[in-house]
Amino acid sequence: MLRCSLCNRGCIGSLPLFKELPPEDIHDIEHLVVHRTYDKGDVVVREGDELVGLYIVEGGQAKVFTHNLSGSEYVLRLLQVGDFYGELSLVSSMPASASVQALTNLKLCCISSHKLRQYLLDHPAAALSILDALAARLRQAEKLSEELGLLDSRQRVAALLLNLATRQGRITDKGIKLQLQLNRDELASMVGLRQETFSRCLTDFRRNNWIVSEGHKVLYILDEASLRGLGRK
Amino acid sequence: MLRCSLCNRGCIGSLPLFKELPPEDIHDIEHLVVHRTYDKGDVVVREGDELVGLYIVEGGQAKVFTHNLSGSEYVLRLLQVGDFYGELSLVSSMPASASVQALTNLKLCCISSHKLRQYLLDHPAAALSILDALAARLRQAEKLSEELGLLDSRQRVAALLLNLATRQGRITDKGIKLQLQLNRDELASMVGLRQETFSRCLTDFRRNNWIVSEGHKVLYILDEASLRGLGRK
DNA sequence: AGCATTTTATGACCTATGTCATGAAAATAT
DNA sequence: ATATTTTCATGACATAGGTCATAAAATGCT
Repeated sequence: MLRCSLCNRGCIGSLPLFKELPPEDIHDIEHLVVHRTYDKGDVVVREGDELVGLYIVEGGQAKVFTHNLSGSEYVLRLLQVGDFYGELSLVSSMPASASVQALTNLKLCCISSHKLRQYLLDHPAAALSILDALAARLRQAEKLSEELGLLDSRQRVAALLLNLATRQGRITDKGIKLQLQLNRDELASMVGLRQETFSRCLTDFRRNNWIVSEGHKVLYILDEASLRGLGRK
Repeated sequence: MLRCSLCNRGCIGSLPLFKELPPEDIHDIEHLVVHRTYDKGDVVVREGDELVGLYIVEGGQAKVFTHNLSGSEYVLRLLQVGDFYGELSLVSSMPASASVQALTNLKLCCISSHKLRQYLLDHPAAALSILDALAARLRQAEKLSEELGLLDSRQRVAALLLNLATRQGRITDKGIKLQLQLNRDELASMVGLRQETFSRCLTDFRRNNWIVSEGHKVLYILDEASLRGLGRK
């Protein structure tokens, strides 16, 4: 966990959260942030910690998760470049409701709630950017609840794969390539299923030639349309 | 659906969303809003409609819901005094992802996205208020997904009752009184269950003397601790 | 008040998904 | 490369919750 030595300029401007801002605003905010790097596996935030600011991912991936009472892990979401985590309730700081762990080497940029609050008061356009990003996340969270309430296991697995595909899929000649950073257990927890059920769904998709695996961590989507079709019947 | 004739001043200042604002800001925003009243059952927003602004509840209750493919209703959330809908329209006008229907006589205050956006640029403190409110909703939405993923039916029903209790319960000598505005089907959909399962859970709670019903629409929570305890084992 | 309609409760049954156990495959360490 | 560990897949089985049918209770209407 070090001060970021690489990033002495320009990184903030590349984040979706701030990319609409005029250059002078970006310059201002760069003075407020602290850059940190983490190694794969490092715990960034532990559930219950007092959260003092906002973390924005500049590079790498992380998972946000909690533990249920019987100890098993529940992955709430993945953080990728441009995603953020932390205390947006700029009013009172609250204990973190989930932990964050680096899935790869990770570069974060951190802003204390206090400084961010002041900054947003002075730069209303930035506040609107964040508002937009929050609204988008909210919609996504509500969509997930809807899915968990309405869809069966195959539909949920399909929805998750498609979601991962849009967020991190790379189009190759073999199909849409997903480089998975989570194991089956963690992926299953994201859609409220058990590893075994998740695994059976993947097997089913494989038999249909909708997907194909390459080892445990790489998966190609061959037939996006069929996966998408599952959600609609 | 009429212009609000009652409300010629002061209503905005009473909304949580704006209550932190200095009086002159409140005065400014009151010029931007249009007040509307609806009767019980009126549809305020239909899924797919172009959303043109933000709706804030000044009085009454409404439900936000979608339909799944087999036509059954899924209630995403309840709107009560101070709650709002349409935050996504702040970005760009988008088709509504859910419908909104009045559960009681309803009073809304509506602000067009365009005007609100301009207003927020001029009044950054208001933008921060909205940011806080959105952050709170996001936490709630994530908590719901977690619950749907981890809890069994009794735990989910208990969680829903407790949630309703904090939002709209009135403490009486008989217990915490819940005046339900939704039927079992709609309540069940909120936690991803079927009416029958929901009903069986209530029966179970009744047998344990944790709750008691008075007709279909009134319910008293007698033993909050036991309901709360369900979620933790 | 009385009748019709809607909502809720409950039994019987069924199925999807969870649970447990095990072997195979892949990943990781030596 | 080989050994060790972890992850994944799959069968057998159990069960929570869904489905369907029906009756009772509330609610609403005239």
